[in-house]
Amino acid sequence: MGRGKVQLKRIENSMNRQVTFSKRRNGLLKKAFELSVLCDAEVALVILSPSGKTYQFSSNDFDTTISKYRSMGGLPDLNEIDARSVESLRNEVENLKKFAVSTEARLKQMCGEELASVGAREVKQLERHMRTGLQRIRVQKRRLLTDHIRMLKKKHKDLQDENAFLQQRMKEACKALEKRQVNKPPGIFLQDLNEVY
Amino acid sequence: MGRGKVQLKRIENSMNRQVTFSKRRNGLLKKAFELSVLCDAEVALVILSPSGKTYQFSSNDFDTTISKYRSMGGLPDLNEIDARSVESLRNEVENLKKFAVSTEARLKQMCGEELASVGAREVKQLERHMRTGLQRIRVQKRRLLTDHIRMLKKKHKDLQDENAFLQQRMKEACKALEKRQVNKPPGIFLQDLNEVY
DNA sequence: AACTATTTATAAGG
DNA sequence: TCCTTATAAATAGTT
Repeated sequence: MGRGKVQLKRIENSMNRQVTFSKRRNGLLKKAFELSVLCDAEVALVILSPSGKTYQFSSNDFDTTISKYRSMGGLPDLNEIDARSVESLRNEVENLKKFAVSTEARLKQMCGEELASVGAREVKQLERHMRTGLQRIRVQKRRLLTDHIRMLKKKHKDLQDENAFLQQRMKEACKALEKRQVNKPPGIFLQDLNEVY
Repeated sequence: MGRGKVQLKRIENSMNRQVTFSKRRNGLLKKAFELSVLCDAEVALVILSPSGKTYQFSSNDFDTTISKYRSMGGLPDLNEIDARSVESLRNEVENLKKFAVSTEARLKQMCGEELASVGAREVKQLERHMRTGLQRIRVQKRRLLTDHIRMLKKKHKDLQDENAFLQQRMKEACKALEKRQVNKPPGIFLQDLNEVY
């Protein structure tokens, strides 16, 4: 439809290609629109120019049409999958929040805060919980303390042993030194000590 | 382009509409194809017939083209939005879980459970927290108790007052009755009482 | 961008 | 759905 027939292949002349793109793009958009109006059809059309511009027509909401197309074509609808996972995440967040709120409230109660709204029965129960908790904590504290003490005692004993050992060695060293000092001139004290060990 | 000009509005005759749809749909698909070839453009086209059939053309991978369109068009990319919201939701879930874990651990510690891994310093601190918590809880308990007692005392006093009042009235009633019983025959006791009140 | 010769699409009818 | 044909519409090449 023009002064000459065109081959169905890429137009090499870039100027021509650009012009033809402009004309045919408008034609295509117009025809898409006409089809949707005349025949009551749903049409979604996207055109991307090689230079990076985008053109679009959709008779109805674009995404809706695409979704419909996907689901009708039996393809897995990406949007729906996303929507579902978003939904489940929201639920999870909801539940976690509830949990966090109740745990935090409990924690605060145990710290003795925000007790105004707590009734007599709950306070009693709470006190009991706290007492048992405190008892157990004290047991653990005692255990840690005794462990620590035992450890210190052991260290103490080890040090005493080492001390005794060292004193013994020291005695021996002094004896050895005394013997030699009789036969040798003085001034080699350190060397003699080194020989002993 | 045909034997008559057509109005740009829905073709009412359903037979005609069907035929026109078939023709124009093919024309549109053909032109979309031609545009993509001649001008090296990326084209994605979806047509949904009112009767539920789907027709599609895309010069390249359909989803790729749609994604490109979304990102290039600067339009809100639904997929990206979804991805972002999914990402942030995941983060939120992550944080909430961490929070829940730490709060729960704290709570268990305060109940005296799972103390094995807790060090001496922490146990000491924990005990202190528990003591202050317990103290406050006991304060609250005492307050509730005194409130309760005060309330009971007030009720008691109210009852005493009412009682006194009733006794007074009773006395008066009896006196009134005695006076009348001198002048009247017996047997109308209840009626007399009613008269008094 | 406007023009126009020509091709192409398609409405109407079978 | 396809064929035919008259005609409307689109557009290639030109200005």
